[in-house]
Amino acid sequence: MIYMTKTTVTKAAIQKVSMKKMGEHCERVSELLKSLSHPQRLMILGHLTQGPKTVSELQELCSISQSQLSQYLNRMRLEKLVNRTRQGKYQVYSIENQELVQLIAAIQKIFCC
Amino acid sequence: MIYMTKTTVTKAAIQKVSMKKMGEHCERVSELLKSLSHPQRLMILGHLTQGPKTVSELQELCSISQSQLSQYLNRMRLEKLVNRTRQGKYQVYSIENQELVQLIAAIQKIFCC
DNA sequence: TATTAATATTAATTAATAGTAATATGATAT
DNA sequence: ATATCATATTACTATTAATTAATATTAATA
Repeated sequence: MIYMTKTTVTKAAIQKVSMKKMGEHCERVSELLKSLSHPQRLMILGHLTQGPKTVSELQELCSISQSQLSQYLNRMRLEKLVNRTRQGKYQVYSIENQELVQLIAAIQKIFCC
Repeated sequence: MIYMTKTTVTKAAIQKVSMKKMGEHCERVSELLKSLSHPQRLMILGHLTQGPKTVSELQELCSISQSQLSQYLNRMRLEKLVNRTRQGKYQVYSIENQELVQLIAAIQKIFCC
């Protein structure tokens, strides 16, 4: 803002530090957020924070078409948001990324109360 | 997952509740996240959490073209993420939405340490 | 080994977003 | 009243994302 008092100067100093870090990270973070910025992908990840799920379990939970689900999962796998292991004829997806788990927990806390 | 033990059954019950709420909100939340899923918009909002800013201040802080900045701000204003008040020849933008402030704080905490 | 269930891939269409440049508006100062 | 600064709007192009349908793959089973 335009008018600066002593307190805002102090605040500005604090802010500068945290926003510098923000600047460093916002490319990567915004990339990650892009994956969460879709209702069904957010839903998928939400369910995965509760534990590993097979594709067909997710399909039931999220009521989403097989093709789309597979495409979303593949996308998020390439982005390292989820990982996949085969278990017989099932593919089991889970969340590996701890930051992501924290983020989704924070989102639930803020928006789902 | 496929194999259910007593503990996972209990977990599933807990999870069902929070995921139900997630389901209710994920449309709205993902919509909001869409605005954050862009490096410069994230940056803009980050700066605005530190206090109100004029357009030209944001322009300096985010090194972004006037036109694009104005377009982003307008978009986020329509989405009620920021609000605008005129102060003489300046337009001052700020964050009204408390959820958004919390979310950005959480993001900083998780990703910018 | 042929069939089926589970999942992945491809292709094609449509919709949304990003980015840029040019022009317009609105307030202030001359 | 006009020139200038701050901001907004419009129009356009390029890029990316979402959606759907059809087909392919892989593992299990009859």
